[in-house]
Amino acid sequence: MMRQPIYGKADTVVVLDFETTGLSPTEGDRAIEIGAVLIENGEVTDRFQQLMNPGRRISRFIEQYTGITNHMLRDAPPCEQVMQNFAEFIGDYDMVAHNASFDRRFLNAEFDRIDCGYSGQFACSMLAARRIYQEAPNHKLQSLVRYKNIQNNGVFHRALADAEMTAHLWLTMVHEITEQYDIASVPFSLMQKLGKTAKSSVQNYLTRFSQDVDQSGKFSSGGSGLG
DNA sequence: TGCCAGGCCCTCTTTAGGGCCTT
Repeated sequence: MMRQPIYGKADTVVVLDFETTGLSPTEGDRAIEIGAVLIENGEVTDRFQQLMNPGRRISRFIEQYTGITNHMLRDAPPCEQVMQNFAEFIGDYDMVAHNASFDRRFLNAEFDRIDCGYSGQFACSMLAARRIYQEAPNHKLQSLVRYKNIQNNGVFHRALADAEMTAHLWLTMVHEITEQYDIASVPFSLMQKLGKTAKSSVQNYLTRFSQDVDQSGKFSSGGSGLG
C-alpha cells in the first residue's frame, strides 16, 4: 500500500545561505549575497541568487574567502531591495541552513531593516548531520559534501552553490532515514528535533518515530511527541 | 589565515570551559 506524505507543507522547504561581511550582524556585519533553493517533493524546483551592496567596502579576507569582490558589489542592488524580493520568494515556507543559527541571525537582521517579518521555522543541516553522520571526519558543509559524494561543481563559499549543496545534503539525510527506517517521508519537524536529540539517543528516537507512523501515514497518539 | 559573535554540543559538567560551525 502506497503511503501518502505525512506533511504536505513540511516537505516543501527553502534552503538558504548567506555570504556576509563577517560573523555578527550585531557588530555591524551585513549580507553581501543570498542564495536559496526551493525543495518540493524531494526536488529542487526553484532558485534565488543575488549579490547585494552592503553600503561599505568588504575586507580582503572576505574577498578571498568568497571570491566576491568590492568591484562586483559596486553595481549590485542594495540589501533592502534584494531582501524585499527574497521575502516574496520564501513566503512562509520553513527554512533549512547549514549552521542555521548563523543564517537566521542575518535573515532577521536584514528583515528588521525593512520591517519585514518571517513566520516560518528553521532547521539546521549541520546539527542533523552531527547526529546522522557521527562517524564523519567533521561536519563542515564542504567536508560532508565530499563524505557523501554529493554532486557539486567545486565552488564553495558562494551563496547559491552552498545552498544547492546543503539542499542535496538535506535530501540525502532524509532519503537515508526513509530507507533505513522504512517510512514514507520525513517531516520537517522530525529533522528539526533530531538536531536537538542527544547523539546517544538518535537511533532510539528514529525507531520510535517509525513505529509511531501508522499505515495511513499519520502519527499514532502518545508517540514521539513530534509536531 | 583567523580574529571578531552566537548557539549548540560534549564532558574531565551543571557553581564551567572548550570545541565546532557559520563569514
